[in-house]
Amino acid sequence: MPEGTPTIYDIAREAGVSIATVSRVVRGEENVSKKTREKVQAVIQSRNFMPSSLARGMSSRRSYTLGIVLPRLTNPNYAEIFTGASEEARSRGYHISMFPWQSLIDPQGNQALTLASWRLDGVIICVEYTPENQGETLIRSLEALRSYMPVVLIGCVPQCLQYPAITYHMAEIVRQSVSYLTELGHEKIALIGGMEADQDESRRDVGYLEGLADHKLPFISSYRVFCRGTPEEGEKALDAILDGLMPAYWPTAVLALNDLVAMGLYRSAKKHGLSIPNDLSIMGCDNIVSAAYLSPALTTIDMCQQALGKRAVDLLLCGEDMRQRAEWKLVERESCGPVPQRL
Amino acid sequence: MPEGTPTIYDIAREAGVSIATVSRVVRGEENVSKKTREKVQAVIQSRNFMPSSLARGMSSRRSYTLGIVLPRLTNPNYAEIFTGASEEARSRGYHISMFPWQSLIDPQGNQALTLASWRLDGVIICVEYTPENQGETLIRSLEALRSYMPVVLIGCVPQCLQYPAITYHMAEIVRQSVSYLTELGHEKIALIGGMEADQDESRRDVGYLEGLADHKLPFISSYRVFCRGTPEEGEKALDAILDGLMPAYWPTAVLALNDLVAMGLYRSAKKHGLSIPNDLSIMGCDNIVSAAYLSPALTTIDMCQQALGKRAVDLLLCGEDMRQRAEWKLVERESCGPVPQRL
DNA sequence: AATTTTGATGAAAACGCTTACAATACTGGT
DNA sequence: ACCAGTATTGTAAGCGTTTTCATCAAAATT
Repeated sequence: MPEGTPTIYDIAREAGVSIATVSRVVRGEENVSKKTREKVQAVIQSRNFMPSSLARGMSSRRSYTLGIVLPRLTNPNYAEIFTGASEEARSRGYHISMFPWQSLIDPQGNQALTLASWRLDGVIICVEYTPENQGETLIRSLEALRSYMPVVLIGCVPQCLQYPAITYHMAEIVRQSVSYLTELGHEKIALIGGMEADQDESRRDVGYLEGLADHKLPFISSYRVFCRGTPEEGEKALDAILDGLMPAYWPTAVLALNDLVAMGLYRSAKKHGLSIPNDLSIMGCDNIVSAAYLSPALTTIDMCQQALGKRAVDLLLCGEDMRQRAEWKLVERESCGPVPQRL
Repeated sequence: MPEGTPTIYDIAREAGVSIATVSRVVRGEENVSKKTREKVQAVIQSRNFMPSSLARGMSSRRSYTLGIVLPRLTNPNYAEIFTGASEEARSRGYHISMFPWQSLIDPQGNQALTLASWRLDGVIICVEYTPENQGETLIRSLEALRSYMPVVLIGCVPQCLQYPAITYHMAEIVRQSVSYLTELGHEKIALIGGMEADQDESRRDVGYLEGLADHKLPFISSYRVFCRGTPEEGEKALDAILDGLMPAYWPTAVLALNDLVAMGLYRSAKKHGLSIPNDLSIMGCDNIVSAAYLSPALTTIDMCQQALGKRAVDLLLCGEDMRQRAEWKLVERESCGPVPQRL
């Protein structure tokens, strides 16, 4: 079927001009006479001609296309980043296309630079540390990729890499979250964190410890656990904390890795007969759409993902080698309340 | 920066062979002596050589890349489709990349076939009818696109187009949903539907009417409304129904367009003092991850989106011109219950 | 009217691969 | 040692654009 695709030659012949002229018309160059332009445009319309980006990219070495790679789409908040990036790109005349994580690193842990082969004008990579993709492989892939196109990183940026990036200041976020909870009277605060790179500022556990210290609260190791960012894992994680402790020692507030995990916590809490926020306060992170519709509505950190996507495109296109911080704000809803008065 | 990107010539020179040989090694052809192969591979490794997909695509007219275009990513269920498609593609040696809806139709309603310019090996298009993209423009875009690459449609397929497709049998789904609710004793069932193409089988309202008829229930026009697929719109839609009717005439069950809308219904119900499912039963559609974590957990239709994504790739690659039906199943949770006994 | 300037067009060489097809280097059988 | 047959390698012609440079006609200047 893709046989009849017309080329610039077909158009040129049919319009009785040279291919150079067709090329000029297609790219909207000025120096073509009105008459010729109209003639050519007519033929283009009638043949539904669409110049090949491949050929264009080859000869001009620009594709006006960016790439974005996201770890998983099962977390709706990556979708937000994509949406933001996509809008910004479009408004600047660029096209953006999303590549799965495997185009960077395949499931066997090899670098699989499908991405590099496309010779894009740049790529945004949203890095999430998981046990599988830490360290070596990731770093090698990124370095190799970078020799092919400009790269902007979002999220957790490995210490040793000096890339333009927009980073999450997770330590600070968690620290302030702890503050927020202590103001509500909580002293037994648990943290369900993730794997968070080697960079202090992107580590929740670092901020957690700081937060506790700020308020002279002891660090209780069974209050800090790590898990993956899914509801199931969240549920298990809280189960583990609660089942391992006498009720008297149960935390009164939990900081979750993200909203998905928070949803899992809701279920675990229910199972253990805890009402939110009366017996247990829960705080999420990301502010995904559903967060507002849980009951009780989830108090969480809005990570402004759309804005983040936009800024990433911006950074990529301006070409400066900067590291910026992502914005965020706490959104208070109903899942955090005053510490329960146990009698 | 993207200056130093090595070409096949660089590799050839450095390895002391011809470019044809390098090409053979890169593509893993058999007929290269072991010695040569190793020599070339070493150079490829050391230079981090990644052949240009552009050049490759041009000369071979295959890219081993598929496209997928989804209307919006704000509905997590599209993410599921992508995930499924992505996995299936990979297992068949293809790469898949996602394009935003604007690469098909731009916001001004013009066809913007960025997609066509990439000369992909095929593309999956997930069609959602909205007031903006109905009819003409969409159809013209699809037709034009199809002359460039094979197309498989998912979702609501315009009547007049004979494309290979996997369609939702919405009419049947809604009809059976009505049955399910009548078995619980409901007689006042509302439908919050969407814009659903011109095809009977993809129209919820058609199935709704059939369902009512099956059970000899009257059609009450204020019970049927249309809305867009967001929580906000859902909330408004139910508000409108409830506010427009005396409580005695309020529906006892509502069928929602999708789970996002259902979440909006929860909020509206709460606002009107209705408890779910005691006063009002709610049924969603899609079975997004969050659905299971609402309280009460949402009874919904699992649209098996991952499987759908896989099947779409399958259909695209097998090249047959078939129309299939998407699978689905009702998942019972807590949001639907027996009809309230009003005294 | 002759000359210069300007504007519109065309010819041809890249761009980095694949892929016939041709050429060469081996192999084993005599 | 010779030849056919086979395995390996190289040559060169595309693929569909952009872009530089040259050409040519028309308009502007003298």
